[in-house]
Amino acid sequence: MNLKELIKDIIANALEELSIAYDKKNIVVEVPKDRNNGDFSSNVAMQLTKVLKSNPRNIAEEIVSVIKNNKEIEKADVAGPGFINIYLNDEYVFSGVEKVLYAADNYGKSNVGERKKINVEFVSANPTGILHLGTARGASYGSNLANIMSFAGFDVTKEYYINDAGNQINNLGISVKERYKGLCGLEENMPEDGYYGAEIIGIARSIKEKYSDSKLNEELDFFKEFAVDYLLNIIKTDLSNFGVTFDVWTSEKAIRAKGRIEECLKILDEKGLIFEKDDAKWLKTTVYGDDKDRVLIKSDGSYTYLVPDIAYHLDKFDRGFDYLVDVFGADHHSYVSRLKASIEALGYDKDKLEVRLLQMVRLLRDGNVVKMSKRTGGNITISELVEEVGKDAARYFFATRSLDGQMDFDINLAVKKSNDNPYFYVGYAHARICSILREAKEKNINISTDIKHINDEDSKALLLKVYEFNDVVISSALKKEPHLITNYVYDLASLFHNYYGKHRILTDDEELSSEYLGLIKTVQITIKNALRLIGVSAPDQM
RNA sequence: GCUCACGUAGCUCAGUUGGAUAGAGCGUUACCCUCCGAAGGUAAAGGUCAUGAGUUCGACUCUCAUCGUGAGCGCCA
Repeated sequence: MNLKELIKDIIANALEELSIAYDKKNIVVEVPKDRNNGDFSSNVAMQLTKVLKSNPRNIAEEIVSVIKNNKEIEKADVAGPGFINIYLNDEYVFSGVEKVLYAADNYGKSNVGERKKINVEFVSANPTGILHLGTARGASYGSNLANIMSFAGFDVTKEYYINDAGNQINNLGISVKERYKGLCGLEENMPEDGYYGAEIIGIARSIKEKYSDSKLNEELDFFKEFAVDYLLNIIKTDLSNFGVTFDVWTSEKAIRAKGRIEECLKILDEKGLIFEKDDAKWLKTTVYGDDKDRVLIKSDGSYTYLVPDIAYHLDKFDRGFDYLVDVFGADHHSYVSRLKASIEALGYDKDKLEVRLLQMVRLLRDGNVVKMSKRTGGNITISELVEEVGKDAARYFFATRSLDGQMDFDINLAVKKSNDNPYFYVGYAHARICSILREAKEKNINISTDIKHINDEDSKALLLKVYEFNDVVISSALKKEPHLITNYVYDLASLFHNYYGKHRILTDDEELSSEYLGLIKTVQITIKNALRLIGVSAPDQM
């Protein structure tokens, strides 16, 4: 039931019949804000004025005279400067109820993705601490995007890149070791650039509990591995409680062990893109559009962060993905140009990598910005957030906003149970429908799939909104903007609350009641499916 | 100074690849339960879409400049 596509097809066929050459992709069909302007409208006639050098209204008239012949179309007319307003046949609109009910959990699915292989890499926080609020936004976005793209027919792999090698892990190991020494009664020598979070002491304590003081002479590697395992466990648990899971966890250590780094450096060197300066080795990323060249190998002989990361992206490309998506925090934006330049330098297509940047999140409590977590002394953690506002409300809130604006997370609002909390507003619509369905079951009224008696404008408008879901999923997937789903489901809930206030579902007329039940069941299915895509469960009762 | 993002109602935000009279919620005001869940609905008020130019049949949307906010500008990651 993708009506927008149907209308596009009808118009495209009409243009063909009129011998007007125009690519179907360029035909724009929209749902007018004002329903007096039709169920759908198109501006093709205005677009065609330049090509045909004719008055838009005349072109529109011609198109209208042809599309009127379609059985799905009740009426079509020309309005304003040359809009074509299209009204669908009632019978056709109501016949869709059966299809929605039949599709149920699969309603909204499509195959526009053509099973293309997509890799979405997100979160990828270093295992040097606990996940905080900013990563929650990225986790929500990546997970929603993967859900939506899968639903739209892409073959999506969700991936987490673990930076478990390199400098910061050394510091982590040293920090843990020093804390452990402290716990064993020795003198602590915490490094200046060490990790001072409360969880580091927790790790040291855990080692002490398990091994007493027998590990005091262990190599640093022991502490590194223990700490990374320990923190990754917490990270996985926190993400899982937030409703986020991954298909693949790739370790930087493994990438290094595979020899991929040497492979990359060799290719770049052979291309003459590496040069030496100040005892360091540099990559000429400026050749590929970066604003300055970047160091690959530091004067102490170790790699910069960029090197394993290039190797990692090369590895992803070699695994056969058609398209890579990286989700980064806005504080990494300058990193994008050097990453893309490096990929191009290696001879890969940089346009197959899309980096989505998410702007910063602030937490508001009682109208004030909360900077510190009371528990850890650091940033607010994802688990504290889930504990306080619940997984569903938290996920809903992150999914409301588009990625490219800074965001304030209002904790008072998220826990509020009234209609200024959009999560409860939408959930309430779903619970209300479930309640009516329960009531109907008690009264032994069936759900009808065959609508014969309902033909009022409100019901038609509600149903058209339900059908819009198909198109929203597709555009949300293609634009990679999950918040379109959230906006849509809110609108749908609003339309339903309005409908509920005006129309009684269960009446003495059993036949009519069961048809109304069929109608609102489509709304329930749609709300549930939409919420599932953004990681939120739909409550049967509240 | 340079790079990127953002600036829409008192507040928080939408705005469908440039379209018809710029939309919601909160807050304010006035209404609606004998009745399927009032955690809801109806209505009113609220706007120089930051500012100024440009592109065209048409700009909140595209381009440029200016102002403002945030992030970044490392041989950190």
